[in-house]
Amino acid sequence: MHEELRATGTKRVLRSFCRDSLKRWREDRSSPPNPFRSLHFSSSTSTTKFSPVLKSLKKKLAVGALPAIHRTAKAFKSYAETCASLLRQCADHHPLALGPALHAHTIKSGMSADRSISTKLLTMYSNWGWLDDRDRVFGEADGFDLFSWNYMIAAYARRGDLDAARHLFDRMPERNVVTWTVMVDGHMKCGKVRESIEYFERNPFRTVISWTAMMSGFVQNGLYFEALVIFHRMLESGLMPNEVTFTSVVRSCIGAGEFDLGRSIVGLIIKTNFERNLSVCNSLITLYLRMGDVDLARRVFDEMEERDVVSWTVLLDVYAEIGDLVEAHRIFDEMPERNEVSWSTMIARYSQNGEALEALRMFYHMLRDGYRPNVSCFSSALSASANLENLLFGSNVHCHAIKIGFDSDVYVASSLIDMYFKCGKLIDGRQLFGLLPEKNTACWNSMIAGFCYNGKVEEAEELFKNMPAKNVVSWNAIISGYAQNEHYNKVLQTFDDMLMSGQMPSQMTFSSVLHACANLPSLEKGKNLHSKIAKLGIQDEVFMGTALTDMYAKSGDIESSKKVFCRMPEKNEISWTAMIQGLADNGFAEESISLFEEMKETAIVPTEAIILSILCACSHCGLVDKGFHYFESMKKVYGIMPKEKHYTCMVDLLARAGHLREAEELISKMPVQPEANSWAALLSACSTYGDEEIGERAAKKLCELEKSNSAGYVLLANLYASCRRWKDVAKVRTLMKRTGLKKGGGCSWIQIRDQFHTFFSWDVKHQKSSEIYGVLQLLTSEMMA
DNA sequence: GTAGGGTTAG
Repeated sequence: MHEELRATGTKRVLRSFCRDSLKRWREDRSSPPNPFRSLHFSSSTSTTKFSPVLKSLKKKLAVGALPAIHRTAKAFKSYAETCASLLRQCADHHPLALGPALHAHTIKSGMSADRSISTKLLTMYSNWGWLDDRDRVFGEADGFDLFSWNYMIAAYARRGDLDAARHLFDRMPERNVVTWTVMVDGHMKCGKVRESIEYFERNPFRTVISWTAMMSGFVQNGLYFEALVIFHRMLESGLMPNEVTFTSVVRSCIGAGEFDLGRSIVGLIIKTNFERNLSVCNSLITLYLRMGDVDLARRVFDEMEERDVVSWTVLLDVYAEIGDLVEAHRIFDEMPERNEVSWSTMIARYSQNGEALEALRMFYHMLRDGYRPNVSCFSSALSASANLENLLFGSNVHCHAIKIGFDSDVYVASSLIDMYFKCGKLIDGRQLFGLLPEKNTACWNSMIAGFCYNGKVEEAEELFKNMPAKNVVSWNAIISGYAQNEHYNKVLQTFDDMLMSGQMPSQMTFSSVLHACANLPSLEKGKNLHSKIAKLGIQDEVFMGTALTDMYAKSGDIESSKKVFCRMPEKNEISWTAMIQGLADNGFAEESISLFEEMKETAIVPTEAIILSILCACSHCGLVDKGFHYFESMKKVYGIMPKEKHYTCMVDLLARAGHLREAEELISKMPVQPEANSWAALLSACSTYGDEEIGERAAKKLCELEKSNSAGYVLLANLYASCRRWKDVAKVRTLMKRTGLKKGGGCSWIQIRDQFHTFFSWDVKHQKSSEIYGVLQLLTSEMMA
């Protein structure tokens, strides 16, 4: 029959049509329908490209052509068989007028109840996404076979309509292993793990596929150990794993962090001769990538007999993971075929590694090449725009998200909120949040973080109180928000609330709380946290070790700081910055400089922040030549352009050493806008050295730059005082009073239990003030005696 | 000659 069909024009047209477009249709079917597609990719869209073919087909296959087909078909042995075969052809391709015409024809000729016809109609409408028609066919015909029942259940389960699937499951006359497996898989994909386990245990027939479905279901729900238990039970039941089982179990080992078990699985894979299988090799490359073994990953890739887009994508990620984006990009350029995951990997990795512009460039290249960005691409591109604080890029990406219909996706939405807040567009962010049809915790978290970022702590607090469900990220958002906005007491208070609520803190939480401790006179709290972190066994992790180093250094306990720093088995540039800066701030400038020299021996490249610390250290020690040496090497050796802060440090260095004229010259010559602090440093040194002329000029500049800051007036008054020009001192003081400026008083404090007691000079506000002064008097008189 | 399980990013 197929030979004869091939002779007809119908088949020939269908085939030529199919050859060019089948690949594209398949790609289209795998992604959700996109009403804006033709608008968006007008140059490369399949609809436009193939529309002439489609038109000619429509002409040939229109309802009017039916009598011709009728005549051809009549020649065949079974008329119904021919119709079924034609319907199957239609099912494999894009919606054609022929399909519904044939459907109508089978109804008229009473063939629609024929099982082979109704089954084909079912698959055809289902493939086309004409779900109402499919359901009508299923509802109207009876006597469907087990295949069709399973087909329908799978279709409902795939769409997440578990009620409909369960309804059919309960009604169907018989079930087989496929029926049960569909139910297991469907429930797992919707996160209904408990129900899924029930179906699995009730299933009287189990094959490798049922076990594998169960395993991958657990994996999809992050239950890696449960997946491994299933694998164990399967081996015990005497069944042999196949290549799909192996990819799933390797994934479970990665998720559970069971790399030793992973190695044994590799042994089993080799014994059962699956080591040449494409997907198995792909998952092995991932295993070695997560184990950090680049060489082994590369070897598996090199020895593969065939490679697909997944193999190449994993390989490029092997290099991206270790930060070698140049090699990753080289592989990306070299790979024979790319898909949206390959693009999304590159975009995400560029964005994560701080190369925001490159991430956005890739995003636009992806669009240019006609690929359809997925949710992950949008998140990364938006996060890149947010990091650049570039509203133009951000809103452009937003437009693309709207065109594709992703703007209401909760993940894209939370990235959008984040982007608008980072660009300072609070109203847009809030409006976007308000209009979301559904919000998840991530969206709420983005709002909280956004308000904190813009210093609107009260708004963030309000949202945090009212959100329907909190996770560890929500707690971290509000806690780090308080820390960023210097509400350090609130940090400690909220951290206690978090523990009380039963929420387990993460490294991020500890980092914020340690930061608060570093800025509060509360070494006790910090030590307390240190012991908590040690108990959790995470004290030597880079992130924690760095936060602890910083906390101890800022609290003045430089010995503990050094101890933590030296213990860390792995240090990154931030760890080194914390220690170098800690030493410099605590007056150990020489030690700070020698640690910097030590760091240069490692693979760590000096950053802006580290060099700033070193310049400060030099300035505090009066090491003018050394300071200039480092300042010069910034540009020449490390290719870093000095920023305002570096220049201020250099001004301070010169001024403190008494080179006031050179310092003033440096300010006037710097290629960046000098900060107020540069003038303040100069003015301060002028009062030390009693240089009225330069001092007055500096004071004028300082007051111009910072009208509402009293520092300029105070420093000028100090300068006049050092020159005994008391009249001028009084003049400045009066001027300050007239402009309403007040000098912030210096204060000291002590902590008794959980309370801080703050004292200003001649302070009588403390409730036990009279007792305190009494004791003070007693002590002084005793000392005098 | 049709239905069920998988690998890559975040």
